[in-house]
Parts: sequence; structure tokens; C-alpha cells
Amino acid sequence: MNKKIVLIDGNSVAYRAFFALPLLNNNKGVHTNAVYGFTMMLLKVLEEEKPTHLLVAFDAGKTTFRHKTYGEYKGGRQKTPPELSEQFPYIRELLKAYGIAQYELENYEADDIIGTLSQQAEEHGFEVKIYSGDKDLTQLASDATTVCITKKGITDIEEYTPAHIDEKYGLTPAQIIDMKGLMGDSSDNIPGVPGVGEKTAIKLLKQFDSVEKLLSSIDEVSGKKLQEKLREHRHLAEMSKELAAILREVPLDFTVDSLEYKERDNEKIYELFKELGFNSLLEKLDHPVEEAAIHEKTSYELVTEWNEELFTDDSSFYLEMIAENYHHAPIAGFALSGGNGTYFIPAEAAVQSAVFKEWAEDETKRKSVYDAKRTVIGLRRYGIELKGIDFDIWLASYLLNPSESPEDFAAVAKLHGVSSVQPDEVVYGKGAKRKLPEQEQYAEHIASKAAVIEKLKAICLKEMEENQQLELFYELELPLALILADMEWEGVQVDVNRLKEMGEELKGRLADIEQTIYALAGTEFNINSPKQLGTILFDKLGLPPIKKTKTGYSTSADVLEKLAPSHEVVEHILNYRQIGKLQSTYIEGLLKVVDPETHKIHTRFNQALTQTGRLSSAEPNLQNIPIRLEEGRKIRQAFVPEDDDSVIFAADYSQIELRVLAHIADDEKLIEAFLHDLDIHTATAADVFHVKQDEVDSNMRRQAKAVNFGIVYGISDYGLSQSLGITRKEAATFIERYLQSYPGVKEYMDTVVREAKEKGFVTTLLQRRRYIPEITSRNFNLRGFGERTAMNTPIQGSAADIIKKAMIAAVEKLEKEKLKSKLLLQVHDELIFEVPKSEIETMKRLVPEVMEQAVKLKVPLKVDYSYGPTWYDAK
DNA sequence: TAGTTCACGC
DNA sequence: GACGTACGTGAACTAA
Repeated sequence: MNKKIVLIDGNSVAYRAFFALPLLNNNKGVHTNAVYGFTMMLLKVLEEEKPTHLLVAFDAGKTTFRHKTYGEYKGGRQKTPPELSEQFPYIRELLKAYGIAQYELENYEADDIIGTLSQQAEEHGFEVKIYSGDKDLTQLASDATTVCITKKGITDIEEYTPAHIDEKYGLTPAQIIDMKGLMGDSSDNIPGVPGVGEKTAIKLLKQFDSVEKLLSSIDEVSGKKLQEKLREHRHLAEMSKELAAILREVPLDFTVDSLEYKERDNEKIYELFKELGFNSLLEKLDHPVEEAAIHEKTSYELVTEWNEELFTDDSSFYLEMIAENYHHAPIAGFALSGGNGTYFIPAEAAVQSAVFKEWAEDETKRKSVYDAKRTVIGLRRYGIELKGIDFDIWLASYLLNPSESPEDFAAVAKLHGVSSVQPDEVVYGKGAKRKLPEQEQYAEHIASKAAVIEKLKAICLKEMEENQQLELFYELELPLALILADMEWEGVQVDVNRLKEMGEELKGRLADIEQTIYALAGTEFNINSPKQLGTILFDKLGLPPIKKTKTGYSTSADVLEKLAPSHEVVEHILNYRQIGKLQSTYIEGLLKVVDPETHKIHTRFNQALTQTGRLSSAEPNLQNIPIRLEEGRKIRQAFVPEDDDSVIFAADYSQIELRVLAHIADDEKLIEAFLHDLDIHTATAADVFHVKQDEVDSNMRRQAKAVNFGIVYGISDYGLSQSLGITRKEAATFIERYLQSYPGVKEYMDTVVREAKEKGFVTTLLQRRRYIPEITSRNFNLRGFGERTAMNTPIQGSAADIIKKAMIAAVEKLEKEKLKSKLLLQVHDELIFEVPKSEIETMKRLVPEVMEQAVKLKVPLKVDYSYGPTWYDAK
């Protein structure tokens, strides 16, 4: 077989890739463009060249033997950008995974290693291909050696054979060295002869063949000036040639035959691509997952009869439900893994066992779980109180990187380098086809989850420790999970009849509005269909389409509001939308999820979803019950206490985000405003418009409020312009003036963006972390988004930290004081309790106290509260 | 079944 | 090779 070796100049190709491609990021903020380009080239080489032998050479260290000849060699060269240097370890990892040899040697450059090996290889009868971004290497071309130099981009190359070099320059490969001796090379800081460029160098070499021959016959050179230059700088020419010549006698401790390209580690490659976010390349891999999907079985024992010997003091415990809503989902089974082995326990066998219950309820038996809240509720449904939970792998993974949003256990495990668990979808199917297979199949799946929790725990603990997030985990999120479990379990009482009444009324009104709309439009159509509505408004009635969407005309509220004066039907449509929303989402939607027996609603708070650390709420979402408009607000009349002897008690933080901002930005003026407990929007208006507090009119206050809103939610000038109905430029001016008024805030914004760029992430008061890869994007919009995220997340996230801390403190206080009041809901800056009338006075004192003291800031936290017979009345 | 549009909260 | 405008949940519609 013909032997063919490919020699790659690693540094040069990486450089080329880095500058040729936009600064890509993976989801952890590590730059990947050079790795990506390098990989693309490598894949192309492997496919097209099919080499039998392969080596990537790297430059080692800063100085080489050439520096002895010329101290200024490569002087003035810019430092390798850190965005590139951080990528080299990945390139090396990747080469390792591909089983490709890599080499570097102190004192020598990659060029010299390649030069030496190409010569050896030629002598051993190899065909040689050299890949680099540096044209210097073309001097190595020969009958057996082709030098491939990257042109534009990274995979576009130019092949230099002796014939090609002759055609291009009229020189032999060896003369390339002479050429550089004469003309120099600015990138390597090789001087050459001043005044001699490529043209002159080639002309001279065609005549004299080499630098030596030229220098010995300078008299024959045409042109007096040139002769002088050559005489004056002959030593420069000689030295430059020496510098430009690639050394072909590097002392190597191996031979070319040892560079055989053998086997690659597909699993490793897959993991690396995954980590780097090379999704397009992942797909092109020869399905290493499927190959690996002959998945390693976890060995486990099936337990039907409980005995104490199964339990160790520390174990991993996993409860499986295959439907999402754990308030109702059937339990598929349990798995337990610890010092004594791994066990699968069918659901019935466990929940009926006294031994199991005793273990579960024993606080001294520590349990590591996946989703503590779900596990607690699952067991509570069978009268078992799970105690002693000391780790939750799901929460831990969320704290380490909230942006990952893994969809199941397998994804969480994979994120942390454990790939022995199959995705739920593989075992249970998805959508309508989701079901429990034969026990044998899912038992092993469930067992495999319990079996790896311990391993994941160790990995995540280490990472959380590095991130200084252990306190956040153990003192905040984990205790909170148990509190949320209680809140969800407790549920909120709903006055079903009241809801139905409202539904009847709305139904009637909807029918009326519907008829009015049909009459005004002159035809019947589906008002709920944006498409049909668009046709009616813009085609039939000829109203001006103000905005377009991907699929057609926009009919959103802000568009309709602009159209309202033009045609009477529009206001009715807006009204129809509003009532329709109440009816479908809030009346019908809520009725669908009320427990028919107890008339209670049990939401699920997702504790590991938002990027900022806020909770979210689903099935139903109790964090978006209407309040702004009176009609919608009435929905809250249906949320009532469990018994007539109690009230709904709501306490909310006043301007918590802006107070947090005042604190972290350490802005004197903002702090002052809160210390005096000013109306913050009025104060902002006064500062921004340079007027006195009492000169602020309602319009100024409205605008200041919108700016504050923008600060809190990190909206863009575009967003602000939309909410104020002004131009983008005017909005930008507003923001500018705001920042001038609050120099501390301005400085904070600059600092946080700079830090985010350096570290790739931002943090909150309690060390919650959010990675922001977009922030180094070259795309203006994306980078803008990243910058706003960097400014906003510490504000919103810290506020989320604070209220979570307050929840824990409040619940502890209720227990300590042996109160019957219960925490029911959290709505971002608000806590809702159910309070026996006898405890109202106590709670009026206790709740604001606990919430205000949750953390100590440079400004006071302020809590307002109110209570009444329904949620509506707690206003 | 997946994607789009719209609307509610903070 | 550009990415889309604070983040969530959910309903209805539409196109596959």
C-alpha cells in the first residue's frame, strides 16, 4: 500500500481559522471558532487525503534557535489573543480523540518539525502533504511533497507543487528561501534588503539563482541604487535567508513510521462536539450514540419484600412517574442505590411496606434524589413523609448552569459527563405513544438513574464548591424545594360557583360582541384567527396594515389600538379579545384544573427553569392571574381561603428590583431616594428632567416609570420606545439621561458588562450564576441582548434570591411561633398566605418584618400588605 | 404534532 | 451565517 503522510502546522491553521471565522461561542461562553475551523479542515483532510500517517506540529515556547541568530525574530508580533489561546486545549483534546499524533519541541517551530519529517518521509517513500496557513512552508515542496496553503476561509486551499511554484513565481521551491532572504517577511520581523520587494526579488533570483551567487556578483545587477542597497545590506540578506530557511535536521525521538493514523474514539469526539456546541458536526458523526446505544445495562435486584438490610445511611433514591404532573401521575416505581447495591422496587411493594415508610421518614437516613419536590409529593400521596433529603441533582444542575434546561434525567446526567442513562423518550416513547413498557425494560431504566445519582452528586458538589454555590444550594434552593412542595400540596381553594357565574356572564357578553363584530364587518368569520381577522381588517375593510408578522398581517393589541379611530369594529375586537382571554384561559382554564373533590388548585412551581432564578408556575399558572384591568381582576374573587374563619393575606415588596439596583450599583442618589422612601418614579422623573419633586407632572412620571421598568427588565431602547410610543432615538436619549442622573448606576452597568465579557457569566447577591455567551458576539443585536442580560440578571436574580430567602424565613417563623397561617403562593415579589382571623394581627407584624429583614442592603426593603375574604380583596 | 400569534403577570 | 428586542405560561389556530 502507498504510504501517505499529512503534516499539519497546528498553530498556523488555528490562527487562520480564528481570524477567518466569527467569534463563535459554546453555551458556556468559551470561544470555539478556531476549534471549529480547525475541525472542519481536519475532517476535510481526513476525507480527501485519506492519509495513512498524520501529525500535527505545534510551536513550543517563545524563543527558538532563530532568536540566537536574530534577537528581533518575530519581534513586534501581537500577543496571541486570549480568545484564541483558550481554544488550543480543545484542539489538542480533539486531536487526541481522533487518535492523531501531535508534537512540539522546545527551541523549534512547527515549521522545522514539519520540514524534518517531510524529508524523512520522502526518504521512506511516502507521499507527503503539508497543511499550513503560512506560505513559508512552500519551500518544502518537491516531487513527493505538496504544500497546501489556506486561501480565503479555512477549507479553501491552494496546492503548491514545484510546478505550481514555477508557474506562479518562476522559481524552484528552494528559491523561496532566497526570495524571503531578499524581500524579508514583516510577520516574522525578518528584515530582508530594504527596498527589495517580491517583484525585485524574483527578478534577481531568475538572473542569479541564489542569494549567495547574487551577492558575489552585485556588479552585474542592473540599477545603481539597487547595487548600493545590496552592498550596504548584504549581511541582512544573508541573515534573512538563514532565518527563512526551515531546518530539516530537528532532533526527533521518533520516526515517521510511528505516526500511523489508526483509530479514533467516537464517544470522546461526540462528547467534545457536544461540549463545544458543534451541533452540525454532531449530526455528521457516524451515529456514535446509536452505536453506543447498545447501552450498558445497570445491574439491579428486583425487590418485592422489604428488609432493613437494603438501606444504608446514605443512599440515592429515585421515584419515577412518567407523566409530567406529579400531583396525579401514577408512580411507575422506585429505585434505591447505596452501599449494598442497586434495587428496583415496584410501586405497590414500596408504598405498602412499613419498613420502607420507616426508612423514608427517618431523617438520619440521608437521601440523594432527582427533583426533591416531585419526590416528596409523590410519596406524600401515599401518606409517606420523605425526610432526610440532602441532595437534589436536578437543582444542583440548574444552579451550575440554568441555561442548559435538560429535559430529563438522562440529559442532566449527560451534562455532567455520565451517559449511562437512556433518555426517557427511548424507554417510554413520547407524546400520545408515551406509556410504560414491560417492567423488565423500565425497571432497569429506573435503576440506572438511582445508580448514577451518587456519582453525579460528587461531580456537581465539586463544581458548586468551585462556584461558591454550596450555600445557595444547601441554605436556599434545597430548603425552598420542600417549602414549595408544601405550598403545592396545600393548594388554593377556589370558589367554583363564582368562576362558573363569571363564565356565564362572559359567555353572554362574548356572544353579543361577536354579533356586533359580524354586523360591523359585514360577514361572519373566526375572530380568534389572526389570519381571518387580518383578511377582514386589511383586505376587506381596507385598513392600513401597520405591522407584519412572518405569516401575514399583525393584529396585535398595539396595532389594533392605532386602528381603532379608523373603524368602529376595531374596539369591539379588542374587547372581544380581552373577554375571550378571560373566558378561555382563566375561567375555563382554571375550572379544568380544579380538583373536583376538594375544589382546590395545585399549581406546580418550576424551580429550575428561568434564567434569572425566578420561579415559574404551571398547570395552572398562578403567577399571571389578571390584576391590571378591573374586569380581569375579578377573577381573583374566586380565590378564597379554605374556611370562613380565614383570610387571604398578601404581602409584596415595594420596588425590590430598584432597591437591589441601588444596593449593587451603590448609587448615592438612588440610595438617598430610598432612604427617604420617596415615590421612586417621581424621584426618577425629577432627576432625569432636572426639576423639583413637586414639579413632576403625570406625563414625566409616566415616562420615568417606563425607564425604571426598562432598567428592571433589561429592555432595549427599542423596547422602551415601544412602551412609550416614542422613537428609538428618543428612547435612547431617555436612557442616556437616566444614566447621567445616576452615575453610580452607569458605572455599575459598565462594570457588569465588562466583567461578563471577561468571565462569561454574571452572578447575583447569593452567587446564582448566568452564562452570557452572546456578550462577545459580533452580531450587534445579539451582543446588545447579552449586554442587557448582564446588566439585568444580577438585579432580577438578586431580587429572586431575596424573596426565596424570605419564604424560608417566613415558614420557619410560622413553625416556630406555632401559627396556623400557611404560605400558599409566590408571585415574584409577593407572598400570599392563608391566615386564620385570629392570627391577622400577628401576621401584620410578622410577615413584613421577616420579608424586610431577609437580607441587609444599603437601602431598606419595604413591604406592603393587605388582606381580605378573597384574593381580590387583598389589594 | 409543532410552530405561530396573541395576551396575561412581574 | 445570521441570529431579534425582559421572561415566563397558555390558548387558539394553522399547516403538516
